[in-house]
Amino acid sequence: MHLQESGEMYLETIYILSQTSSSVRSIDVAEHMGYSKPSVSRAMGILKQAGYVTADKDGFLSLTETGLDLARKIFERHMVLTRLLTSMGVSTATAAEDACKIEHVISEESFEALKARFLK
Amino acid sequence: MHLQESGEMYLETIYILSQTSSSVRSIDVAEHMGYSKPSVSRAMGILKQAGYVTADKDGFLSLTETGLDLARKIFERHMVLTRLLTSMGVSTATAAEDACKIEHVISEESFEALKARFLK
DNA sequence: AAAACCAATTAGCCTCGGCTAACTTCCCAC
DNA sequence: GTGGGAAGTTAGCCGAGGCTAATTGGTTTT
Repeated sequence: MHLQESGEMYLETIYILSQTSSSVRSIDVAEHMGYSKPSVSRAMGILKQAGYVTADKDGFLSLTETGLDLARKIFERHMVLTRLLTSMGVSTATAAEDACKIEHVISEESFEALKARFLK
Repeated sequence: MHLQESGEMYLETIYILSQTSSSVRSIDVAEHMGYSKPSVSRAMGILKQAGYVTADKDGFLSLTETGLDLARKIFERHMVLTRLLTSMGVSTATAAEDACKIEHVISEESFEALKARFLK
């Protein structure tokens, strides 16, 4: 099953939140992304069914193996693209915004080429 | 009125087709993009109403001043991004594909920074 | 003139991914 | 044990942007 851009954003958000917090709930994801609770609830349902996320009885979210792989991949793209753009003089805010869009649409091949070129 | 990614693609397609053909109809756009006639018909309606496109009595499409400006802007991004990626070793097909996605989401600021850095 | 064809449009369906309203749980405080 | 708040879910709306089927309208062909 292939994940849409929105699904990738949810995984990335869970990953980021889990870096600084021991437990991540749907509500934390909603607040971080600025989305409503039902939007996150439905998205989590889809991600669980697709095998990217699990939730324990208290609603604490975890990424599965594949979910974590994907989240890390997207997050790495985010960091690399942001650094690449800021290193070229783009403002921090714009670089982060653009990285967030590009990270979901760029191919593996192009990303690796950019990364190799700029960040050795 | 702000245009979505899909609207930008339609304008770019009309622009590209008009470079090699004296007249561009909806059906030409549909064939070039691989979309159905009704999809293009509706999109043209939106673009006309938004003031980006006009059609004469025979259905031949033209870009307005603002439509042309936007189409040229997107097309330039397409070319620059494609060249940038291919110059880094990315295959032609992948470079074109990725350029086509990135061209719609990248900010002016980031694009100009990339362009200045790579293509002097 | 009738038939065939082609371009365009209309009507209406579908998915994605937001939203609000309203309900359920559960837990905690009084 | 009753009231209130917090989290999650259910139901259903909406816009964007694809689609097919069917209609219209103008040409062209026979």
